[in-house]
Amino acid sequence: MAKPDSPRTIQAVEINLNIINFLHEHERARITEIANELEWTKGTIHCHLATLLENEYVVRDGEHYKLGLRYLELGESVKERLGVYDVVTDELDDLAEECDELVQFATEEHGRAVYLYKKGGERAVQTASSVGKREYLHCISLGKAILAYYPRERVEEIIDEYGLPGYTDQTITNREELFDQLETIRERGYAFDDEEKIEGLRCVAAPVKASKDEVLGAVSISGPSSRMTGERYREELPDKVTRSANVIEINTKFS
Amino acid sequence: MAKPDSPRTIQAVEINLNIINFLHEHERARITEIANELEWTKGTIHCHLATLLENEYVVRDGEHYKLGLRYLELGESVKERLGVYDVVTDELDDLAEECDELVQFATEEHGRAVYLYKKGGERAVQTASSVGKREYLHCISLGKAILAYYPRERVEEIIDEYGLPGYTDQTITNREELFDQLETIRERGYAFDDEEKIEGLRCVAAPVKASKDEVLGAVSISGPSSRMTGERYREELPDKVTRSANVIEINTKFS
DNA sequence: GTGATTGTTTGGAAGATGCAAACAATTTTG
DNA sequence: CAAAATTGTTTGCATCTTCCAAACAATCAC
Repeated sequence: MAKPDSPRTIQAVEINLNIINFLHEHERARITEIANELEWTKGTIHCHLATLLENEYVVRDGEHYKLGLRYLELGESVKERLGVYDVVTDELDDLAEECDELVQFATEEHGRAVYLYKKGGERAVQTASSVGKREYLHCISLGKAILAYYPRERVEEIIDEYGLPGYTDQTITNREELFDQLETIRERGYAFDDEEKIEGLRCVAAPVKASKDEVLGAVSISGPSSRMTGERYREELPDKVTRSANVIEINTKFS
Repeated sequence: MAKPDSPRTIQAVEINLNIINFLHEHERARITEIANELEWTKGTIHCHLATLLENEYVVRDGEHYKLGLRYLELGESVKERLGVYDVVTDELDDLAEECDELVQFATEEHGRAVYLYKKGGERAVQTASSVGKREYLHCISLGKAILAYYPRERVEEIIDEYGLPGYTDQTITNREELFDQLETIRERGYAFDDEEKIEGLRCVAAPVKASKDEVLGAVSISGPSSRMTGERYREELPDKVTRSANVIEINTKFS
């Protein structure tokens, strides 16, 4: 009757992950608050939190619950596993100072870009994005720089999953147009974002590669369109961002 | 018949947390490996991993599974919630350079010390401890500095839970002796560790307080007993560590 | 090519889990 | 200050999950 839903998914775990996510978004929360929002009974949430407490994944603070330091530990573990984190932060700090614009590093996971680090120069634009923020790949320079080095089938898969939602009238919403541009990016070595996600914001990004066609992530520079013009936008910054990407590549190989 | 185990705990969630913990310890693992180690069937582990994948808490890498970047996001969230992280790292970097010894910051959670940051000077001792590492409170300077400002009942609770395990013949294993020393620490403002956890290692620690009797954590300096002697051990370093703790206190209040 | 691994998918039985309701303990309200 | 409305906690219970065992396809070992 119902579609044979394999892979089967476990309800109790999903409830629990939702609680974790709720605590992530709210910093601290009480039982009824969570129960109301997630639409499970108080008793249920109570048991779930008791389990998390027992295993020390969560902390009580009077009547409130908060995420525990174990997540700090797990985060650190993921950071180490990435193997590029320290190299990236060092290099991006330099790049940010040199350009005096917002510079960022992101990698792909589950078909979207995940920001890992950002650093703003003094007059840099402020964006909401920070560590862990997720974004579609097709509409940002970081994403296009990464996609350019993925096999076509993988890119198709990702488009099939998320589509090509438009944000401004510059966003690429056409499949073939995207593939054309990815080809150009691959030849040229870096990607532009000309107000494709946010009006008035231009970016350049270059991929960080582990080998001929394995991409670790990408570095980008973002700034207001008013400052991102002419030779600076078309040559100077692409050059800088590419060089930074290369520095990261090299330092990653030797560590 | 069985003891009325409330708070009731949810098995499916515990299995899941064990999987997460396994991936934390092993970086990457395949299904059967996890199933054998945790003693559940392949099918069960499969379903659990499918749920984690679906919710993007875990990543597939061919036949292997790894923790996802979401844990980086959660870790960052916990860091921000702490509110002292950046202040601590800045100050400890300075302190490490000034002393040329290992300096650390830890806080208490679930009755144990959790290390949040460490920085080694050039000739500093190398210890296994790093971010997220847990340690009993009674046998390290950081722990005693924290306990000294806890109400007696809370300290009793913690001892009841973990006991006072001995590591060297200097470890405090007697309840009253511990309370005596905590009193001294409270009067003096800092705590020593004279080879109480590790032979040949001496430490000094000072608490970082949020208010009169709320402790945020503690800062410590550790070094080989050969270098930690006389006036340096008894005055110079206690002075430095106390000053650093104060700097953190003040900077925390104004941010 | 055969045997032994994988990971995946089933059906089904047992038992865990989520609900509803009552609990005590606060807090809010009139 | 009492009444009313919250809170978190605990219980018994019905039912729906969940975990197991077994069979499956797909690799891998040799």
